[in-house]
Amino acid sequence: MADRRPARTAPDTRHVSDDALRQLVGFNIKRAMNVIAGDLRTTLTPFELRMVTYSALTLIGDNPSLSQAQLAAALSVERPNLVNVIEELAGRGLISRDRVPTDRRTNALRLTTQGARLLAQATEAVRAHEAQLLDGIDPADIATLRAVLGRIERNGTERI
Amino acid sequence: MADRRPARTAPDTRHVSDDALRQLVGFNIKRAMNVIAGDLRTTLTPFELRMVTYSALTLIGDNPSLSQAQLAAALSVERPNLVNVIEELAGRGLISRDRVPTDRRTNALRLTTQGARLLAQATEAVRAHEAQLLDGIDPADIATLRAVLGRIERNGTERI
DNA sequence: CAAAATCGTTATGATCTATATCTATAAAGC
DNA sequence: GCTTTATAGATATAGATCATAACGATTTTG
Repeated sequence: MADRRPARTAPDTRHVSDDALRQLVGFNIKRAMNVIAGDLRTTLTPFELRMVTYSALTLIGDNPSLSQAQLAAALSVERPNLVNVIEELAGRGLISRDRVPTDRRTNALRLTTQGARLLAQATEAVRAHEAQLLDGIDPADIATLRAVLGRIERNGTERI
Repeated sequence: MADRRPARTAPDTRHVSDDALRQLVGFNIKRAMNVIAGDLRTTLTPFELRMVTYSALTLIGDNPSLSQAQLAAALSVERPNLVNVIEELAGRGLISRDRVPTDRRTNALRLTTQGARLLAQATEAVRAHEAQLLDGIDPADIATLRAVLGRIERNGTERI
């Protein structure tokens, strides 16, 4: 009945319970998000893209000629923080940034041919990695996941 | 058939499609997480707690006498970054931090009476806010959400 | 034409995150 | 035992993220 210590100078491997935190749905979402973000980071590294730059490319591709203000809003990023992102993408020749004649305050963002190609390659890799993360999960459950997440998002944003 | 511009100097309200990003489950999780994190932030503000400090208190309450290294691992935080958190909580008298006689390298973290009381109050508020975010969602779907998130987490961590 | 608002931008600070390194302690290997 | 190796907590530091104020240029409002 002696206390059987782990011995060794090895790391403290005693089990730590996170049951209380796990009761909160938000905590589970955060943990899953950490995993996904980490995986996404490694997936995008070969393309020299980050989550923001990839998301920006995707939104620009889906909404040609949108402005930085629109993109910032869609990305949930403050406009000043988007400037460097745009600068980086434009500097790499992945997007074009043209002053709009009808409103010379705004920039019209568009994918270049090179940007569209890189986006397509990155998207393929991202989808493949996400498929691995979702491996073994019933598609119906994923549909439920989407629905529930959407509802949480609406509950939190509309109710302000 | 004229182009009906928003006119005004008002913000660009043209609809921006994020359909492509929405196809990725990870993007939906991130958006829901943003909402939850924002709500949690306002919920914890009255208690002068952040997500880390709240999580730390919860884990310490659930695992009395755990070490900082254990806590850091459970929180997915680097040990150096936990030091200030512990310092803050100890400075406010919410936790005690005692050198362990059997291993004088490690600290045993425990909630003080005051810390336990604050944690209980904060937890009540957090649960109430989370219930609002989950309002109108079928409990069975929430169970599915938990299961799917857990699977994603395991798929991402075990497969390394 | 004057006033107000928006766009992109710059500057700046606060916060978060990761890494290298130090000490003191403890265990492992010979 | 004594040396080597490893861990715990802490310090310092750099990088990345994120939020806010303010400016010039431009456009719309009144």
